[in-house]
Amino acid sequence: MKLQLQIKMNEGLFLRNPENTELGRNIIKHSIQLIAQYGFEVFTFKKLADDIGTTESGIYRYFENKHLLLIYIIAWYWCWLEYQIIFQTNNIVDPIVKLKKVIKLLATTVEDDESTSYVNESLLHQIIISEGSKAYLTKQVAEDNKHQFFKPYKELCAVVGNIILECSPKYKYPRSLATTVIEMAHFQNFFMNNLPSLTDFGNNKTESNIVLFLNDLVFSTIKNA
Amino acid sequence: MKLQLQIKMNEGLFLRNPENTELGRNIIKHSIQLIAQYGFEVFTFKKLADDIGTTESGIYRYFENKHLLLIYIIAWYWCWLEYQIIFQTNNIVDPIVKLKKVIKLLATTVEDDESTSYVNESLLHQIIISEGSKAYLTKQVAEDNKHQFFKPYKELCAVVGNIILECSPKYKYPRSLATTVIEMAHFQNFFMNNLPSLTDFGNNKTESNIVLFLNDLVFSTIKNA
DNA sequence: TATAAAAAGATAGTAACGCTATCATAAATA
DNA sequence: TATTTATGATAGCGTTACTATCTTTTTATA
Repeated sequence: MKLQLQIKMNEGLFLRNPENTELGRNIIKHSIQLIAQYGFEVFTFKKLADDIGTTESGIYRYFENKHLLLIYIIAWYWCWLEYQIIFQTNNIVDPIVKLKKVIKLLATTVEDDESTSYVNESLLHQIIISEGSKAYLTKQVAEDNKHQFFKPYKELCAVVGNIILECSPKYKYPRSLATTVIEMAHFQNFFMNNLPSLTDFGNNKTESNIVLFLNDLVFSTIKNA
Repeated sequence: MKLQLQIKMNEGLFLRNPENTELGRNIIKHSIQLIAQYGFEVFTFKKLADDIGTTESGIYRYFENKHLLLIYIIAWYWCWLEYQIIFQTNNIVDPIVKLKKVIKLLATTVEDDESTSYVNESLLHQIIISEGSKAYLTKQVAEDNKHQFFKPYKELCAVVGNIILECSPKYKYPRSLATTVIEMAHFQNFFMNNLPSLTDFGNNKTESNIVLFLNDLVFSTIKNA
């Protein structure tokens, strides 16, 4: 038996559900490859169409524009990651052990998940690091937020925030600390690999150092509450 | 007597120094206004030219493209902020008091500085919050870094990191903590105003709450070292 | 199996964007 | 006064971000 993981996405993100057709799944698969390769600014629907072997109009039948496509794949990742976190921390009683596990999941490169055939989670993780914040750092953030496009991200933050509260019920900033950990898990990774003097991991560029830094940050902070 | 603050910018950022001419200063002034108004993606050299009352070719004589213009104004801000920090923490002996002052400067909206006639620091601060990370979150980051375009940001981080070390010489991650504070000073502000459920400041949207959060974060962490 | 409905392919077109080039004119300087 | 230097004006070109239309193929269903 082989389980297929299905993630229910916000319908406002697409015109036609890409999960239901071969072309749709190709759009997701190839856009992840191309955005990881070129970066979001250089990525275009024309390039995507050529890469798939279809035409621009084919893409436009699924996604209104590349910004919504970016939000789609990023939202997908947050959903998938939340599921990973729930799954992998299930049955862990000690909230501190749980929180450590979460930090590790946030800050460590994922391998490709076999149960999602057309999504390469490893590439997606790279996209989250370099392009993740571009999903919301726009003037349309209020509009996009009304459509609930950021719900998966918010839910993930809520999950992390709640584990923080379990560890330290009196701590006053569980949500802000959650977003800090999530964002820094990615920013420190980007800095380490691209602007290493902004970090303390220049000599030994390993993700485990980021995990150590975040663990120290989080547990010092909540211990103090 | 009136002092004029002059900031020496990296010459690789421009083709012709915008500080030296009326048109150049107008480019800086109006680009700050337009980027703050439209957001960087929607901002174009055509709109900038129309706003100033010149032509596109006029702009291109100063800046190769809008990305370099963005890096220019952001780098300018980091230089200006570093100066503010050095100036305002001068003669403070206690490094803890110094660090608190720095956090406040990082997380608090600045008023327009009269000694820089064509730069509106308050608008620029808004741009840093929404567009700041777009300067380096690109595929050309290595190339741009070779040209030292991020030196002002790195220097600011170094200054903050050194004050952290003064407070706690044994703390292992002064640079990563510095970037965390700087980035979070802006991200928590963006979240508070646009996606408030990601923060703990939803009810009372004031910057002073962000300062409290960051103070707690930093001092808990370094106390623990 | 015939038939209509849905999806995909093919092609065209348009306004805006990103950028380069050229030539004329005005202002500053030698 | 001659000559750089900066600006203005206009044109042009390939690409991007779409929209529209029409045909062909695939799929569902009567």
